[in-house]
Amino acid sequence: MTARPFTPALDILKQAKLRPTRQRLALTRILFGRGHRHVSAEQLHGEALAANVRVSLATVYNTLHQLNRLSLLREVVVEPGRSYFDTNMADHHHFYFEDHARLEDIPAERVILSALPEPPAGTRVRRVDVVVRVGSDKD
Amino acid sequence: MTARPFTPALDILKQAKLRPTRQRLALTRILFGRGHRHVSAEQLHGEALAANVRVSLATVYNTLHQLNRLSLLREVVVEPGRSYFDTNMADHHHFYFEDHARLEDIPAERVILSALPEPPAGTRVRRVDVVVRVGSDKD
DNA sequence: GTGATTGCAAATCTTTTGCACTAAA
DNA sequence: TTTAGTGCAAAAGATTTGCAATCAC
Repeated sequence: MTARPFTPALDILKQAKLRPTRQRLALTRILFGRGHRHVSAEQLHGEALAANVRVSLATVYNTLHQLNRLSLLREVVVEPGRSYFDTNMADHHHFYFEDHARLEDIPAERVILSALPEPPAGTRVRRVDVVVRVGSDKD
Repeated sequence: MTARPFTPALDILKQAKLRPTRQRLALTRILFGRGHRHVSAEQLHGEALAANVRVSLATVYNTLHQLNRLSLLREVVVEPGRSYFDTNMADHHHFYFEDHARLEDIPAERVILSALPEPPAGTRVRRVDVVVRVGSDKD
């Protein structure tokens, strides 16, 4: 039993055809090593440094954008001036805690969109984002 | 007939208890004078200057945030690094044209959310945003 | 008058870029 | 080797801030 629950970072990068450099390996491990995450670039950079991995912020951005482009990650925009990157690529939505600037997944099946408009002529739907913005009870 | 279709800027500001300064009057007129708008701060500033209204960008931001706080406006975040302000406060949603960085309203009745999760304990739902991201057909 | 509002310029914050250096294949 | 990847520091954008000057009441 006890099969390895996550794809090793090396395999992820190989499949993505990205060179498994020391930095990318470390970042990939942090991102995909332990369940799903919502991180900002700054956060990820901080975690890497905390784990004694020397990486520049520029490389963190490069890596995040590469993973995003390859659909291993998705960028979630809920706040002006800061992006979050979500490692959960399954169809799902988000709670956004405005008071704490924190995201939390809502499984796809808990949101039922029983009607959506046709996309305007010449366009197709790339994604439908549902963000449930929540805040403290008392105000 | 031909009743005035929009609330005059002066009345809007009075109701909001904001001093009707020259700048605020002009911005309010641009924002609410002719149907609903989706504008960035930079855009609004440009339109004001084009209309020969001397306003600083700082004042544009001040005013937008004041109107947002007073619920005369709502900030829509769909893209990292730029905010849009939507003068339509009716319940509705948005198309976002990724290729043109443009927003378009979707009337509330065209999106049916027939299931939504309970907000986590201690929180209440402030808003539910649905963004349908569309792009060109051909790619 | 006097307190709110404004403008300006500087500061801040996130993200991007240019380019010389380093490392994977 | 050869070319992708990295780090650094500078640049770019959007937004915010501090404070003296100005305006509405």
